[in-house]
Amino acid sequence: MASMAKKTHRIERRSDALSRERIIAAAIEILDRGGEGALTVRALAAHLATGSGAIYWHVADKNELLATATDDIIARVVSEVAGGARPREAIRAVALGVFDAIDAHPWVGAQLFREPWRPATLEIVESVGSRLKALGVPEAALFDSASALVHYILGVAGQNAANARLVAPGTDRSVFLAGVAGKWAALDPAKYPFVRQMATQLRDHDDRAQFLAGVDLILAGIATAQA
Amino acid sequence: MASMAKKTHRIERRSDALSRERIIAAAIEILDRGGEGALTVRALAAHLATGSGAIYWHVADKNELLATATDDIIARVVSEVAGGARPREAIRAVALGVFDAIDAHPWVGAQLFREPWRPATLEIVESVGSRLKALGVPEAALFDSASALVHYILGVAGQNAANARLVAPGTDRSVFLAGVAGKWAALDPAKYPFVRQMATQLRDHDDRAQFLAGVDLILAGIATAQA
DNA sequence: ACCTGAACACCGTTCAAGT
DNA sequence: ACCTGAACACCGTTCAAGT
Repeated sequence: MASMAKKTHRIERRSDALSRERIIAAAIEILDRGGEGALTVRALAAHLATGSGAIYWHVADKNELLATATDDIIARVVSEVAGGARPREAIRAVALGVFDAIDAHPWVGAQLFREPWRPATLEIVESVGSRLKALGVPEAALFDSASALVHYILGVAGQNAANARLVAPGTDRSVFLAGVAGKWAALDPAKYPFVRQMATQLRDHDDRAQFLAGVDLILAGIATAQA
Repeated sequence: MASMAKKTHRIERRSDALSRERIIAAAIEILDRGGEGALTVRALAAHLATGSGAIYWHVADKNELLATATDDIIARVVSEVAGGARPREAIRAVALGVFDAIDAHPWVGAQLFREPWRPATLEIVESVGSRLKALGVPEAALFDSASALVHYILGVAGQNAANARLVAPGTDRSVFLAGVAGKWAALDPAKYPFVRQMATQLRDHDDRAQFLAGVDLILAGIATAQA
């Protein structure tokens, strides 16, 4: 290359130069450490040792930042599900993957409800839907079946995200659930007999196992429509 | 009354005096008209012809305002379900009631994920759970069954709430869904074959009927666990 | 091309001062 | 007891000015 003669070293970027990727990685770090409220453009700029305006050279706005960060995390989850897995197991794996991702990155839970044409949503719908098809769900029932399963997964994700917002970042889910159980147990038995009755189970239950039980319940319902 | 003698008219409050109830009613009006973004303390104060500080005399903060407004709307929905209805029909009626409430007040959808000890959540869990019990779901399966059903209902509510945020307030859901269908149809067939295939159905489908189909699917799954 | 950081137009909330 | 509205401590975003 002719230009090499001019100077011995290439005009290289600072190794810590800003980039879309670095900004998103930093955003994820801040979100994981401090929760949704901790991600401000100023905090992000400080973390990257730059001015707040610099962020806007690489990403359109804060919304895009959150959406892209979510896409990154969900893409990782979905791609990690073994391609060779049997359809039913693959669906369970995707569902659990999303569940665990929200446990690790609670702020993702709220983001999953944003624009349904973004990769995060598409990946989940595609991976669940294609497996339902492989499972032999008839064409006519596919859309409703996939919709039910995905909305259930999103519902749990949203609830866990919201719950995480109510405690200090990093707090175990079971601590929060025990607190809710206490409040449920103290309710008026005349007004909320069922909720009160569930309080004990809420305290002791494994909510991850319960989540999977819900997936199985919906899969069972889908199967009855086939028979 | 002795004090009546002092003055002919009682020292009565201005008929438009502030009250918790009036503030919440005004908040609901603003939220319905302009969406979540329109509710600011300043806008609320202006609407009530008062200072912003006056709001804080009656409610603790904006969060309480949104939570109470949500409780009001959900309580209305649940109480409107006929007490004499057969359990299965009652569950469907509650689910549809929540669905329609979010259609009328999209901002409610996001609020349903907040504190699970608030009336809004309790009313839904209680009304669904007690009906599942009446339906003969065994004790051991009750908690998982109610959890699955409620999380599905909340998932759809959250999605519809988020969708509504993406269009001008008052826009019909079908207009938005047609837009999503267009974006889904344009996806890479190699990457998203299933989603693409669903695009046509997304454009033409009745999402309210689909929501109910999901409820039925889960009820069918719950029934299989009983047999 | 990329970065800086002051400035702008907002927020929710507080609180001294009024009635 | 209830209300006022300026003030405070924040936001996200823009943009002239720098390199």
